[in-house]
Amino acid sequence: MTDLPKAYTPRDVEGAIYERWLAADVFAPDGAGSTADPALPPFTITQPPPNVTGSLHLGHAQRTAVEDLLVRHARMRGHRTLFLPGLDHASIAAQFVLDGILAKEGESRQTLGRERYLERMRAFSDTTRPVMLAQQRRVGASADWGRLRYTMDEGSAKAVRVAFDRLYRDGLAYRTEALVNWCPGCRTSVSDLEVVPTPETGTLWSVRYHLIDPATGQPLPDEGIVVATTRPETILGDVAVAVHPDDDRYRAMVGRMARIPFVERDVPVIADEAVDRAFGTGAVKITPAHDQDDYATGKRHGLPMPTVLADDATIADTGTRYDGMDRYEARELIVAELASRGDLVDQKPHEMIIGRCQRSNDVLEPRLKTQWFIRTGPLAERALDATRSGRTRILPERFEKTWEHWLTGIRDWNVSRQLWWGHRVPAWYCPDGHVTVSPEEAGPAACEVCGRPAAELQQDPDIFDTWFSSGLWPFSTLGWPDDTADYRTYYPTSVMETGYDIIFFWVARMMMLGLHLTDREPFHTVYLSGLIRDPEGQKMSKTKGNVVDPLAVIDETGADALRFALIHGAAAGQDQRFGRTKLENARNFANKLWNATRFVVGTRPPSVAEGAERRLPTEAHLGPAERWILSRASATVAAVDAAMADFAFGEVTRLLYDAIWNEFCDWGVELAKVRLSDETLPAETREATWWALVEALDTYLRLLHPIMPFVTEALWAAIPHRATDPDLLIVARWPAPLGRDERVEAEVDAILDLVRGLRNARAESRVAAATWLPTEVVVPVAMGPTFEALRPAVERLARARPLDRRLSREALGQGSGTTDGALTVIAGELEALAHRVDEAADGAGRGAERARLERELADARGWLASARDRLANEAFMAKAPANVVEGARAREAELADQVARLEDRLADLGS
RNA sequence: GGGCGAUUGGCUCAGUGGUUAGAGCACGCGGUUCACAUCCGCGGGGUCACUGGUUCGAAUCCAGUAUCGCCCACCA
Repeated sequence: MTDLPKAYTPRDVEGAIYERWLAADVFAPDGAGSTADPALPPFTITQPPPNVTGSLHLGHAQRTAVEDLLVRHARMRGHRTLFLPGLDHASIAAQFVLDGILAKEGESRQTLGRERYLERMRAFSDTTRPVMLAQQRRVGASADWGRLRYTMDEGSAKAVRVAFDRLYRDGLAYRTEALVNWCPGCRTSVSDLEVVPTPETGTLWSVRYHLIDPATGQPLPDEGIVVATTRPETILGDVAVAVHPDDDRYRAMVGRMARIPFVERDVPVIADEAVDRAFGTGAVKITPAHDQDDYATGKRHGLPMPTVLADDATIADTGTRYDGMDRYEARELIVAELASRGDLVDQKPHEMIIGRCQRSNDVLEPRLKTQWFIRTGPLAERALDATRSGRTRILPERFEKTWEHWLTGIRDWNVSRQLWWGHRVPAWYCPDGHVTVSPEEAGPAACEVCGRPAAELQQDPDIFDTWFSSGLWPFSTLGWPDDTADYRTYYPTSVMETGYDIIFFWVARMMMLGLHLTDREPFHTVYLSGLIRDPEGQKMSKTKGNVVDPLAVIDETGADALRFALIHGAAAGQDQRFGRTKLENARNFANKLWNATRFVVGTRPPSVAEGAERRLPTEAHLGPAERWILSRASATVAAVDAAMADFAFGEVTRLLYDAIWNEFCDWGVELAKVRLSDETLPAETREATWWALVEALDTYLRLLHPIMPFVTEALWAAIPHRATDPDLLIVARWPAPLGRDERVEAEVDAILDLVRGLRNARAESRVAAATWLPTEVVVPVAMGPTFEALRPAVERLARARPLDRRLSREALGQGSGTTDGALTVIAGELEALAHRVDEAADGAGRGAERARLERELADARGWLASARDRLANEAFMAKAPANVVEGARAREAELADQVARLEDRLADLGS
């Protein structure tokens, strides 16, 4: 036992506790301080490694809080638990951040060059890494820091090479020229998931292409075909005009040639079913290298595919004066030129969806590029099978629909990026264009097609999409591809926790890659958290300026309060608004727990030695209050277990908040005070009361530990332990229910209801808080012993003294000679009469009491009427289950009794 | 265009068929009782978005409507 300071100051508590955990080596599943039962299966969590470059925000804190909650819960249940911490190199996101920093220095990727740029990146991430890890520690992550991994470390690098090699050998990775999403700002291709469809108002221009006179080969001034386009600059890449084969307007033109302006190219008018006759003019210009639909059309018709945009989205290789111009500048000039030629037939505003880059917000251009792709079809099949068969379950379940839909319609994954920060694609090309993929760090010894030596081979300059290495995370971090002890023990992982916003980016990729490469589902349960929003419901973002720094919150209210507040509002897949009132509520709760523990520690009976071993109170010395406290703690254990099994973490916090504050503190401690301070009681009795408090408190601290680890650890150190307990709560055992005592719960609850009723009557009648009212109470014989045991508590809690017990209602009022102005309280089977002594029991007091009782009577009559209606309903009596009918009957009887008693009392009061 | 979610007291949210729908915050009244004013006691406040249906019984199940939000989607 240690002393507790009077005031709860999270800062002092938390730092010291984390150091103790580290020193005791309890985080690692195989650490010296572990108390795990090796016979139980291990528990492994898969957590999303945060991006190295960012600082942590509340979303990360939420991730960590939920993961750590799961881990601590499993650890206390005796499982070896692995919470493997990590960081992600975040390729494109990191480059975006670094480019911003470089720009301020007047530098850029281009001015530095690849090597120096990467050096800068490493130096930069070296500064952010320790900051981010420290942030996770402040939140309280009980992660195994000795197993810290990074997606750019050698283990990850090897996993990436081997994984890609395997996919290539298995025909699931291929290199081809295809239309990709090109970001001119980032100068790289991005995957379909990184395209943000953005509604915008553009312009739909209608442009006339002149048809060619077959006789002369020259364009006809008066004969043309009008096409509609939103991107006139792509005219320079047009290779055909398409119309619907059944479109009578154009039937005659199919097969003729049209002249593309500026490039002065003659292209065919072709017929294709894909054309929508109703849109625009019904004639479509075909630019296969810069449009998805046109690319498909071009393929079908075997058309050439000239590219007209450079990497920076300037016009290139068209042989026109527009070469070198920015795409939008060229657009403007082209429109103007068409207008001056008289070939701009129409222009009107047009609502459309434009693809922008998730990272830089640039308008993306479809471009024909040679890229590496992952063939996702077969991988997706297995991922779908995993969830359909139930081998992996997704929580909340509704996300399985989303999962199904995305994986069913999935397109191949463009995994190569024209960036520098990341894992280099392990493919080498020989001068003849042969491809050799190798899992070896040094690359292949020779071209596997023609045998040219390594010296003549060139490695692909591209790197992988950052999600390719993240997709290997659950197993690459455990040693895969090597058959390590960790991999054998902790893979597949138990629970994968992340925000639902990266279900496709990350979860689906881990599942697809994991199944193919390890032949196992990488996790049994996918728990998708909701997102944290600001108090107005807005998504938190740096540009909106509403980002909350978790460290600032922790400094102010403590990590425990932050964790409790975040978990309090947590339901799978449900976003939550987060603001200071939730934090304050959580901080107050921690403070309440602190003070309740201080009370318990401070009221140790003198007959109990300091440092005595914790023991259950002797049965014979337990009063109803003590039995009630222990029974309620037991009920809470069962309820928390049920909620944990459902992953209903918000429910767990609510259960514990209610149990600790509204039951244990408000009633348990208050009832105990009476016995603890009663010098007339035997020492054994007072000890029993104290031990009951200690036992319940011990249970609550254990139950709350996964949510508020610091304060519970600190408080637990101050209460007595059993000899079998470890030194630290973090490795102590999760509580088992002690057993309920339903009868005691019911009887004590009834007496507490009476206390509430007396308080209520006093408050409504404006009895001064300090006033003691002589009170008579009628208690059924069966409850006699319980009442007698609690009599001193009722006196004190209801300020009812002297408190005289009567055997029947008829006997009420005999002691005082008058019942005028007395307060009547009917609480279930109990009834009390509290005599006003603070004021003259005159007509005014009587009138007020009469009005109060009439209100109660009116309410009771209303409820009685509805209860009787139900019982009079034949259909209800015939069809409702017996227990429900029984309950309704009991209810009716109770209400009828209550009404009768109120009527009697009102009659007594006279008019 | 498809799919999903939300809609419960002033605010933020629990509550998925069974008595009289709960909590925190806010609000009102009263409190220097020796754990806690980051507190204690008491109270006011909701036709559970709307319409219809199923049922003995609906905040809860079904259908539709409305509003807000999210995801997916290659129409120039």
